[in-house]
Parts: sequence; C-alpha cells; structure tokens
Amino acid sequence: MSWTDERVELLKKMWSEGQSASQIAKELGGVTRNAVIGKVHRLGLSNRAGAAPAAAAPAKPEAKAKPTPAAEKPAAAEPKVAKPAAPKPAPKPAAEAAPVAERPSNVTPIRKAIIPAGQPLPPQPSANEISPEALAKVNAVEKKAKKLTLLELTERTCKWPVGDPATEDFWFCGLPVQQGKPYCEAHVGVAFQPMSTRRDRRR
DNA sequence: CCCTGATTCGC
DNA sequence: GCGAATCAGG
Repeated sequence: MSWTDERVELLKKMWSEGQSASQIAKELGGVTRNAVIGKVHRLGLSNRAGAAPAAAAPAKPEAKAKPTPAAEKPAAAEPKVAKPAAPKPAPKPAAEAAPVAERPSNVTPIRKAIIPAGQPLPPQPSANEISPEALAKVNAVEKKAKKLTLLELTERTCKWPVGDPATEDFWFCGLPVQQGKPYCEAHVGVAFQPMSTRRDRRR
C-alpha cells in the first residue's frame, strides 16, 4: 500500500480527530501504526493541530535535549465532540424505533447502522441501582469513547453498548478494558455492583 | 501485559 | 519517502 491522496486525507482527518495511530492504521489497512506515525511526522502534523482532543493524549512539551526546529503553535480548544450525551435510557417499553433524525453527527462517516433493529436492548442497569458517582463517570466517559463498531471490538476494547441498536446513533465504548473484564473502568463500575453495595444502597 | 506517540536509520 | 525497530512513557 502506498500513501495515496485519499489515504493521506483520511489519515489527516482521523489524526486531527484524535484517533490513535493504531486505529488509523486499522482503518486504512495495509499499514502499521508505525507507518502511520512515521507519515504523520513527515507530514509535519505531529502536534495534533487543528483540534486537540486532549485527555487520552496529553501533549508532551517535554524539555528534550534535542532542539526541535519547528516550534508548534499552542493548540486551541476544540469545538468538536458535541455528542448529545444521551441519559441512560431506561428499557424502552415496546415502542418501535422512530426514524432517527440525522443528528449533528461529528463522527466518522464510515459508521453505519449495524443492528437491523430488533427488540432486545442490552440489559441496561436501571439507574436507581447504581451509584451516582459511577453514573456520572459513565456519562463523562462516553464522551471520550472510541465509538467502535461491532467489528472493531477486540479482546481489549470496552464492549459496553451505547445508544439504541436500532438507530444510527449506536456504538460501543471501545476504551481500554480493565484487565480481565469486558468493559472499561467506568463501565465495569456500573456493570458489576458488589452485592453488598446494592444491599447498602437499598433503603 | 496492554497501550500511546517519538525517533532513528537502513532501505 | 517509507516504516520496522526501538525508545520512552501510561
């Protein structure tokens, strides 16, 4: 594979969106994350300019013993990430999935509906049984989620489903899982409640 | 161990 | 220019 204009463009786009090199590599196919990183550097866009996602990849203005010629501009705050942070949906009665009005989706275009639209929603724990802290954590985390499709999930990506499988607005968390668990830290928090905790919460 | 990006250097 | 190997870090 070579760096065609299209591939470079996708690379640029994903990189500025804050996608990791390995994710970009997967998306492009035929290249390793090293290749992606190498290209990124050659293109001179290492600084994640254009829109900094922060969080996962904190900039490292480390004082190196190696004077870098190109002084980068301080990245500005990004306007992106306007996910309508859906409040944890309680299990829907039986209503049919209404046609989803196109949301101000800022996400990757390559994402389509995966599930045909069926009955069984994943057993979302009812909110009233989960600690408020854990819930807040989840809501916060879902904004930083990798938003993977079913096929992008691996042994080490959080498999927590977000949204309604019957709509376009559905994805899996995708953040790094907590060791041995199928979910990331935040989602493990709401997925596995110690019995004692539940009991104590009972009132 | 999993992952991240950064750098080097033979090709 | 390319990217595997390596480095440095979380």
